[in-house]
Amino acid sequence: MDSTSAVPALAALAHERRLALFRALVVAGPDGLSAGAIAHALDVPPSSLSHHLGLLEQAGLTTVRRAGRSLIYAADFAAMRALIDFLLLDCCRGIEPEQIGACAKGECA
Amino acid sequence: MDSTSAVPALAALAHERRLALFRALVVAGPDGLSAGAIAHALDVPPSSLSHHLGLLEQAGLTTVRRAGRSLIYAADFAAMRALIDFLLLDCCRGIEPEQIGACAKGECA
DNA sequence: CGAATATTTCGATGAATATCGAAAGGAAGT
DNA sequence: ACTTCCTTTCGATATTCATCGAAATATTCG
Repeated sequence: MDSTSAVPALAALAHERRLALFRALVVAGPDGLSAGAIAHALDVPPSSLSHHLGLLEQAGLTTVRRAGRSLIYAADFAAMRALIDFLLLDCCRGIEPEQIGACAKGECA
Repeated sequence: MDSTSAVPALAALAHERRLALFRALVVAGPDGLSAGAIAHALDVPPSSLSHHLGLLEQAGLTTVRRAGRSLIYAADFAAMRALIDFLLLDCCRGIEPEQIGACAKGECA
């Protein structure tokens, strides 16, 4: 993952409602939840919810599949992991502050 | 960290310029960089830069200290780690998709 | 096909954010 | 005190985002 794809993903999560929404999908697991179930659980108007789900999907954090008349949204765990890895490796190097100082001086990888 | 503090932090990073800015601070390490140095390095107008630095600081991702007439900004590594931990523990549980499904069914912690 | 259900798209409005020049606020040096 | 330097705050504009009702689309069932 690079910053071009990390920025939309971060933006998608940088919203109270969407973060709650994504958490609900994580809790639901790979089976996911229908849009209606989410709307009911979080008490969000359908059109608003659709907007948020669209953003999450566009950010690559969720997948959608159709089941009958329902659309099932599920968290994309690999994508989430990739985002976290990006933050760890590209932003914080997965190391402690002291070591980062050393890296900045070219004393480590 | 809870969602109340995670959202502003995510929002602060969810911007191409600010992400680059934060990365520069990470590379610089605990010593940080002066606002002027950053403005020069990233070629951002002072007033714009100040705006972005303010957001990062308000999100708790950076610290500021004064050194002479310069203001030195530094990445707050503990805060960044807290954010990543929040994403891991509160969003993805630090586990794999299959296990998350089990958690959703109450079969794990 | 027609009715019912589930969700999205459209459209309009208000709020928040990004941008950056110009002016103002502090700190250091003379 | 005056000037210089560094940075922020102000102010104005343009863009993007959030919200949600109403209408449109897709699917199933009778």
